Amino acid sequence: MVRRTREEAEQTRLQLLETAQVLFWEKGVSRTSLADIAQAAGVTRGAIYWHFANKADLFNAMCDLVQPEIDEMHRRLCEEARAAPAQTLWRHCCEMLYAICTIPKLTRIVGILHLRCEYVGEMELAHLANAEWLRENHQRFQRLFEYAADCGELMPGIDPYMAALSLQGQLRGLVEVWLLRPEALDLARDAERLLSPYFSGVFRPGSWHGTTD
Amino acid sequence: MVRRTREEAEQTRLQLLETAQVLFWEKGVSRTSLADIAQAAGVTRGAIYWHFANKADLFNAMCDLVQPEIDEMHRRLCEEARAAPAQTLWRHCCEMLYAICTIPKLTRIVGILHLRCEYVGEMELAHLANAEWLRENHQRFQRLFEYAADCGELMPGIDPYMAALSLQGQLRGLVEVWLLRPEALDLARDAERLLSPYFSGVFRPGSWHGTTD
DNA sequence: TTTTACATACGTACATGAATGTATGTAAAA
DNA sequence: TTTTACATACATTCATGTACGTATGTAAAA
Repeated sequence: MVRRTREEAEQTRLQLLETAQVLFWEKGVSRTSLADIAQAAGVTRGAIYWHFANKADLFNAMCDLVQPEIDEMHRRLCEEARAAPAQTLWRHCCEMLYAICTIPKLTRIVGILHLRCEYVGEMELAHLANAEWLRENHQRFQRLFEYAADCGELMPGIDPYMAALSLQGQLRGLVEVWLLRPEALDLARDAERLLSPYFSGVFRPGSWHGTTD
Repeated sequence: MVRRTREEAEQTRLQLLETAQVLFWEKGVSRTSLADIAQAAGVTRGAIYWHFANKADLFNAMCDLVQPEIDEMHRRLCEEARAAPAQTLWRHCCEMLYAICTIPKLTRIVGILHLRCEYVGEMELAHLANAEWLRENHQRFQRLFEYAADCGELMPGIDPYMAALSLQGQLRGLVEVWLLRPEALDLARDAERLLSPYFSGVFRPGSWHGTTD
């Protein structure tokens, strides 16, 4: 069954990305063949090679699917941080963890990036993109910490550069622990309790948490 | 050149594990063929199939290489924790990060487990082993936190179970950020500064840090 | 002490299958 | 009529597993 119109072709493309996402997560990237994806999507490999140059290209396009959502979250973060940086960052991190474990598309792609692909060879591009994304994210966090320091919300002796790296580590690590042992923690419900040690170590009491303490 | 004696055969086995370690890190697990490993080790695939059942078996044997060192560190941790749990845990975490980024064998294997393998299919066994190791590690951490609470070293409102998960996340995450962006941080030198936010959020001032504050 | 009977520790060769890329065919859309 | 959006078919390249060969070690029998 050949899709004819441009809209139908776009449908096919999205269907391929969707299918690849599921199969990559279930079987791993290198163990999922283009034939697997084509069959599961109800087309042949010809369709894949029409829309994408090769497997790596398909993989990268799949990763780009979540870029808009992530960017939107960061845009909101930077915008709202003016008022109360610590509290905004706190809410942002909680929402981030919540989103990752409740939006299936996000869960799968984050899961693939953490546990289902090897950052090497033809995936080098994805690796560089990931590192670059980490770098930008770190810069945003660092600026937020600097701004929080100006507001007097930061604990004494905290270095914004290092604190931003720690926060990245805390977030990535929690996601990974959850992916490896989902039975051990409910990331959606426990996000606050899992993040609070770090936050109470970095921000002054009362500056980041909603409740009075 | 055929190794004849038992000692020479053991040499071959170790050489294969060593070579696999390097190639898995450089090229990724699934993109490294047994022929690659054999050639780099100066033998043929016949030698590999003599010593190991298949690639997954070789992979697991390679992971087991670092098990003794890790176990020894944990044994020391539990032993020394009697005196001062918070301070012992602090030193242990710092040493852990230091070891991971300074002992090449450890760096490679941890790097492989984080960025160079897909936990799926025939690697399922490695995945389960990893999850099980995480579980045991979490139990040890949790008990340490409970003991610290008895000693009055824990901050009020900290739940040992959740705090142990957070710490696992913090450690794993820092290692991963370092692996992804080694140029951004010197894990060996900055371990203390990267871990201190978490520790000062969990333990009472003065209970974990060597210096008086 | 020599010989015998195996076991070790690989090397070699082949059979098989899986995955990729590409060239070509084709029907409908524009 | 040309281009689009695929399907089909083919060539080729690995990677794996296994069967088999073979030289050496080794322990016991003779």
